[in-house]
Amino acid sequence: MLATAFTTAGDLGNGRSVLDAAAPAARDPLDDRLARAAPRTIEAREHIFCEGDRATHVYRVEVGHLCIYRMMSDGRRQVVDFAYPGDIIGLGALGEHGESAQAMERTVVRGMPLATLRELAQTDHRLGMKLYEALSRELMAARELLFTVSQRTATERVAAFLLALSRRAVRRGESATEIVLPMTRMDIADFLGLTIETVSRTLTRLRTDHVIDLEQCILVTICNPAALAELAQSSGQVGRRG
Amino acid sequence: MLATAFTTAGDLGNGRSVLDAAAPAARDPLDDRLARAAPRTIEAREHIFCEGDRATHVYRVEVGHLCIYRMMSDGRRQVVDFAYPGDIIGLGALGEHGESAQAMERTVVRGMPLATLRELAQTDHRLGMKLYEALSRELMAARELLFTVSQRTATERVAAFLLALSRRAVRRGESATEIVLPMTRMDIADFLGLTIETVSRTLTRLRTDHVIDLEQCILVTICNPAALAELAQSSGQVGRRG
DNA sequence: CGGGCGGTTGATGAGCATCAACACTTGTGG
DNA sequence: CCACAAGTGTTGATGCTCATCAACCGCCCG
Repeated sequence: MLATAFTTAGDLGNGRSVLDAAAPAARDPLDDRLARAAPRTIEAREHIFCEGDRATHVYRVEVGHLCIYRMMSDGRRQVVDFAYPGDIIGLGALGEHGESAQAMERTVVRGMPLATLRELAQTDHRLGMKLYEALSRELMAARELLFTVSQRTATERVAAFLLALSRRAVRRGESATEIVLPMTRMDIADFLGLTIETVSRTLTRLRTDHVIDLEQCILVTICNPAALAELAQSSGQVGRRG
Repeated sequence: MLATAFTTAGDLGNGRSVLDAAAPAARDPLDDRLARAAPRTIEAREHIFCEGDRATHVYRVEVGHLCIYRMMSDGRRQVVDFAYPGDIIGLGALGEHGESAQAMERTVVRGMPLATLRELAQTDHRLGMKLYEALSRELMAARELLFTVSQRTATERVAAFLLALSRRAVRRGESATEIVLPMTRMDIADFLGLTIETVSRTLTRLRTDHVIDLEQCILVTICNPAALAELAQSSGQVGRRG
């Protein structure tokens, strides 16, 4: 098993963070239902649901990007995932949502009531299994992120993040080296457990080292994928734990 | 929703990390089956399963304690959970296990084949739902731990850890203030994303501040629960993020 | 034009990892 | 039964990483 690591970007290593659009095209009752559901548009910075809200629907992202996060009473924030088109969010909520889902830009989703989902799952065992597997993947992704945040240095985290985004882009049929960041530095920082300054500095250093190229703060070009992968793994440090 | 935090010890805040023994006593087909399964004894430091092993069973802990963890190629380790008697481990594995389960002392478990579990889940919808909920709680717990490791200081982490252990003890009908640590400093460190020295020093400071008492490195007495809870929350630091 | 937001860069220092030495416990073999 | 070795925990000295505080730039939008 590879140790790479993120839910958002290719879910670091293995499992996907959420049911992914790139899944096999077998007729899926969930997809069928969602395709018939009315689309709902969310403006930038608006929330689909918030931590503590009663969970009523699951949603599939059609257009745009979402940021899934938790807040602490004193304002500290932990981003747990970024949702891309095709991703399904709101799974795993028991009664109420454990995190908030905010649109990073104008975003379109389709929703399905939980009651309908439960009904479908009871008549179709394969769907029940799919939901279970989706949740398992989210759990794997969460632990992968835990690992990254807990054990890796700032450089390792940022490198792993970019690689994860790259992998995710490939799965979506996009370029592996030209990556558009839909999220702000603040979002990245709160995802990786760093500050915006550290994220910014780390990206700058990667640029001066010719590992990546940066344009308009939003477009990252991976110039040296091998070096980036190397940095993501151990960044040269050894330490007693190695 | 409270922000407290751990899977192991009371799963910081809300969900339990695994199906918990203290669950309502309604006739449970899973419990029934497991009760009839043959017990298996695991010696200290032995593994029930390892990262990458093909997943064949789920297990319920009968006696003893387990440490659930992941390793990185360079030796860095992340403990994701501690399993206590009554806890069920091995859920959520897709094909192969994503983490290793090691006995911290002589431990007894009962296992059930995944095939049997799947069968039961298909005939009994309530069991399928239970498994789904158990996984949801594990996901919540994983994110809670992520939050703790990512955003909190060393003191906050250790304090939250002790509180979680205390909560877990209460659920098990044991003392809330006299806590026996079944794990080593190394396990705690790898759980909280710290070093053993930092864990040791933090515990020592808590003792000199008369928040806890320490005997034989293994028995923690919480002298001042309120102070401990205070420390777990924000430890007085403000910072720009507050 | 001016204010606000997001991003970058610099200076400084705190928190924690690292390295090192020592105390204590446990188990093993003479 | 004791000595010794290995494992676990504690404490101290030092330095690095990254957070913090601060200033500045560019952009968007009213």
